[in-house]
Amino acid sequence: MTRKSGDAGRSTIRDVAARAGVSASTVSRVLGGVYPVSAATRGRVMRAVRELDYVADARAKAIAGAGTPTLAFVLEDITGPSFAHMAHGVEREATRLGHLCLVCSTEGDVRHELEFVEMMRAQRAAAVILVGGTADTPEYRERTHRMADSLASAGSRLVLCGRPPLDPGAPVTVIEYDNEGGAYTLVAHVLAQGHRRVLFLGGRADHTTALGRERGYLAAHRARGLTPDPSLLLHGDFTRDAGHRLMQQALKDGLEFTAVVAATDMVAAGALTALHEAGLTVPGDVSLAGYDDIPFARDLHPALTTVHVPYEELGRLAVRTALERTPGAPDEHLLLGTHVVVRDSVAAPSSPR
Amino acid sequence: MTRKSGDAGRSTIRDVAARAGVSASTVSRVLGGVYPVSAATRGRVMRAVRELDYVADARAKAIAGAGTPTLAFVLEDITGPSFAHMAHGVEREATRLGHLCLVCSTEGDVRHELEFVEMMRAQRAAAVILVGGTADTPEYRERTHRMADSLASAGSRLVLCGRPPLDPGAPVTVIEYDNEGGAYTLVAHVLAQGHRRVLFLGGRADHTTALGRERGYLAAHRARGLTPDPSLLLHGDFTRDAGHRLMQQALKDGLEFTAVVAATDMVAAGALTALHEAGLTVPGDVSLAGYDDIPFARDLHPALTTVHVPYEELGRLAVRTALERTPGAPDEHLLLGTHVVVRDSVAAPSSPR
DNA sequence: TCCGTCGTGGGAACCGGTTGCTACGGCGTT
DNA sequence: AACGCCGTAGCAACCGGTTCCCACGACGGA
Repeated sequence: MTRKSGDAGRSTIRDVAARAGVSASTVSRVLGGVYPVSAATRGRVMRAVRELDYVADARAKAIAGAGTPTLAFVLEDITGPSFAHMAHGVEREATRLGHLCLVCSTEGDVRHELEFVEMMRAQRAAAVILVGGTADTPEYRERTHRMADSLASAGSRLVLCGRPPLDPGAPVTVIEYDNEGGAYTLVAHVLAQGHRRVLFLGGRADHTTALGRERGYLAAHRARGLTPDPSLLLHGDFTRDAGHRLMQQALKDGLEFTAVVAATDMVAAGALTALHEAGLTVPGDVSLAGYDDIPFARDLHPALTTVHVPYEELGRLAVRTALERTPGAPDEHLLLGTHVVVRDSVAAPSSPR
Repeated sequence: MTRKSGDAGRSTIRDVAARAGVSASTVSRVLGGVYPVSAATRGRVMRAVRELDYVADARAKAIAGAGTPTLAFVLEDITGPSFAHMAHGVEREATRLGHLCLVCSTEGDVRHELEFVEMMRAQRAAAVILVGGTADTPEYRERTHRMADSLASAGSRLVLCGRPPLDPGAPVTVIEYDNEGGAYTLVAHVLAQGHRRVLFLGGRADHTTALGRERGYLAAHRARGLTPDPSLLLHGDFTRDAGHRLMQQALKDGLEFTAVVAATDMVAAGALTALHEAGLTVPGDVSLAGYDDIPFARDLHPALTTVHVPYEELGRLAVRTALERTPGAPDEHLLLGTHVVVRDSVAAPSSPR
């Protein structure tokens, strides 16, 4: 309980050994746990450890064999609520499994992503989890396949979380959630209310998450024998500002619609504000739906009808499947389901605008 | 560009050396950069590196001298928007300075906090950043002081970010933002509108962040010669659910008030919904204000008047001051300012309820 | 009493790098 | 032609641990 002071710099195992009058190996064994050491020796060693406030260097441990394994988490921006929830799931599960958790933000830059993966390989991370959609180009597949091989040959593992799968053969674990299915059900719900002109506030045109949701939007229309007006598909990014701006623009352009489906709750939030600013009521004048079911969705006014995505579960699953995987096992590809949660922002259209 | 395959396991520097027909030291020098090596040798080594897809083990590097420094970030829950923004700032600045960034969630458990700090000491992290308020007990100061000493003697540094400072003498860097001042200004603004019974939806009773804001609330009243009704001070935690529950309870209990100040935007969001559910309009029937200025505050309806806290800046500053600190320098204690951002949720009281 | 065994602790090699010191070969100079 | 210097590469020690293998002392059984 007494606070020791004046230990100049970190002390090594040999310092402890010297102070306890034993050899370094003995200290290692006392600290290691299972090797038989007499009570007297153990006592002396423990006292020296306490007096020196000694902690074994984790890096040295790691190099010599038994080290704290790490695991890395690469995402675009921890600030997005859905990313944050995934990160939370990852972190919880990782520490539960005794892993440390490195986090890297790419800020959407592919070069950063590459750099980070290389770093993680150097760190001998047990797994690298890449999070969030991207543009699904051949270049992406090639590059990511290389990462996967590179990581695999180093005994690590690449996990794609909410990101498009690679060509078969790549040593990757893929965990996706059903963007298309969720959007399909959501839009079907909106159409079932009688809406026929549904504005879609999407993400960047090549972004797989956005694309998946857009496909669901389209499919739901087709299932009803409807062909949506292409001019009702707008593209921005996944921020609330984008939603706000897009909505303002749509209103200014005099687009006709009775409902709005946003690719993201964040986008929906911005759109909602723009709607309010224009003096429109929701769902009286126009219905609105989001996607993600972030906690805030309930507190928008009206409470937002949206699609629930089990983000935290997703994160947990990502680390679990990656870490508990037996080396020879076939590559896994999980697809998590979503469900729409109906709240107050979608209603039958009143009168066409 | 060709993808090599079948490298069984990670390769060592000696493997590379063997393949290039040189010694390990030469490989190290080629990779290290500055030591003079002939072009021919360098070429052979680089080719071997490429063929083996070799990356030096960062842990071994670290132990031998030049390693990638890490920095740790300990918070309660990455899911909270303000935490997430701090985390973002920390991460950005850390990678800008060439550091890796470990993140640990304590889930509010002090034992976890201690464990994590110990781990970080083992990792020889360059700095450990503790984020977010806690109960400011003597036990807290004692415990944290010990951490600080422990870290300092290991050449690392403890940073307290939005957390109460320690007794002078503890080797700590403290970065706070002005909870009391912000709340003071905010509540003064509310009072200036004519409100006299202002409900305060606070955090846990001993939580320093909550307490600071509560002090500001109180001080603003005193400055006007008012003494607030103690029954108007409610306590929960910083979640939207707490805000929702507290507000419902207050309404059910028939508490009289014309304005509500929430300790957090999240809490305000929950409270707003409860208000709406009770058929009350904001700010017509009751005014509402929050704290934090999370992006969503703008999209509540009405847009939330709140206090802006430069969270990201806070995170960046934390790592910068910790990392760029010269060892002998005096301990720093920064206090960042806040400012209230006036939106639509606060107005003059119409009629007393 | 002698010997085998068990319980304990130490020595040294090793993990995968870095780096100080040294050795060697080729070149220019006197 | 011999000397010396410089550029380059290798050896070996070291970073801070772990762990294999062996030695030593005490104890118990024959």
